[in-house]
Amino acid sequence: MIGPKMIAEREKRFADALVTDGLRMTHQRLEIIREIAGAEDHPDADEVLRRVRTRVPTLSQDTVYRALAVLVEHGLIARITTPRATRFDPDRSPHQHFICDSCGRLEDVGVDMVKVPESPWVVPGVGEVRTVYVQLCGTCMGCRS
Amino acid sequence: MIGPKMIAEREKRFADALVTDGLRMTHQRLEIIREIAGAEDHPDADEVLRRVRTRVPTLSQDTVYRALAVLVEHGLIARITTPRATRFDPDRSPHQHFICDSCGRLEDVGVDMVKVPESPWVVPGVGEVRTVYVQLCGTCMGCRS
DNA sequence: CCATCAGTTCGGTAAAATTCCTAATTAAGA
DNA sequence: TCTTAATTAGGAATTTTACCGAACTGATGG
Repeated sequence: MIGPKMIAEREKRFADALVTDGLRMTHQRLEIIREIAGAEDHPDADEVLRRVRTRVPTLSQDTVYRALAVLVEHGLIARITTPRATRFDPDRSPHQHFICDSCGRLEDVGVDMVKVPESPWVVPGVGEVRTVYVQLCGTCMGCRS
Repeated sequence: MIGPKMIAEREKRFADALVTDGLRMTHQRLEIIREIAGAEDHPDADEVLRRVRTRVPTLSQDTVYRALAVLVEHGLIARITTPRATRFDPDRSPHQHFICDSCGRLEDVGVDMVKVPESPWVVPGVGEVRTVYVQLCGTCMGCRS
């Protein structure tokens, strides 16, 4: 759960970061930012499109895909690639995801389960790790019964 | 690095598991199993198709997709969903993946980096975790220079 | 060893997800 | 306000993955 104050702060932070990097803040981008910044359910691109279209009916698919890609490239949101869909997460604080193999349900879990070292660090001979994505896969409560 | 003896053991184990579950061991499936069991580079479905077609020229896309799905469903290989592609890993022993954000390169790393508890375990109110996928994302040595 | 038949394959088609293209529009700086 | 480069809409193309019907085949029982 995240408060409206935090969401507003996020929106501003996302928009500021893009403008600082010389990108234009269009009406469409701002609305997409507002949608993804406040989303608690890790929507996919199509879901973002559907939601923002209620406010911006002419919004095109491509604009949503590009806006989300820009946000990901600037490290403002995370792209979560699951076997079912590619979803987006506005929360970049340390947490992990539980994914149900049978229904695709995705839920946040705390960092208590899997211990991840502080980023960034270097794996000798491989590269520099900036972000660690942990997916806990199994069966959710609903599908168990 | 994995020896030819281990690979042969894997092929047999994969084939036996499917036959035990009542599936038929066709020529096509066996060749796909042989290909993925010995793959050290986490190929995607299309790559598996291309490789097996050198031996089985009439092999269809669909057959490869179905065979890989069957192997995943039986827990014999892992489906790795990355931002660039869906890849497959015949190694189900505890290890993790480094993925380069800039070139897509995927490499195995040991379990030293991120500590994962023994599966399965239950996350209260969420579900039962069977498998943990850890992706270490950053920049590989090649892209750093 | 043969007949049977459910499971499997092929080839084509379809669906879904993502990207590309071009003309028209618009945000931002001068 | 004017200028211009970035951005958008809409359609079309591409890519990945799944579906379908007809033909085929591995395994089982006789």
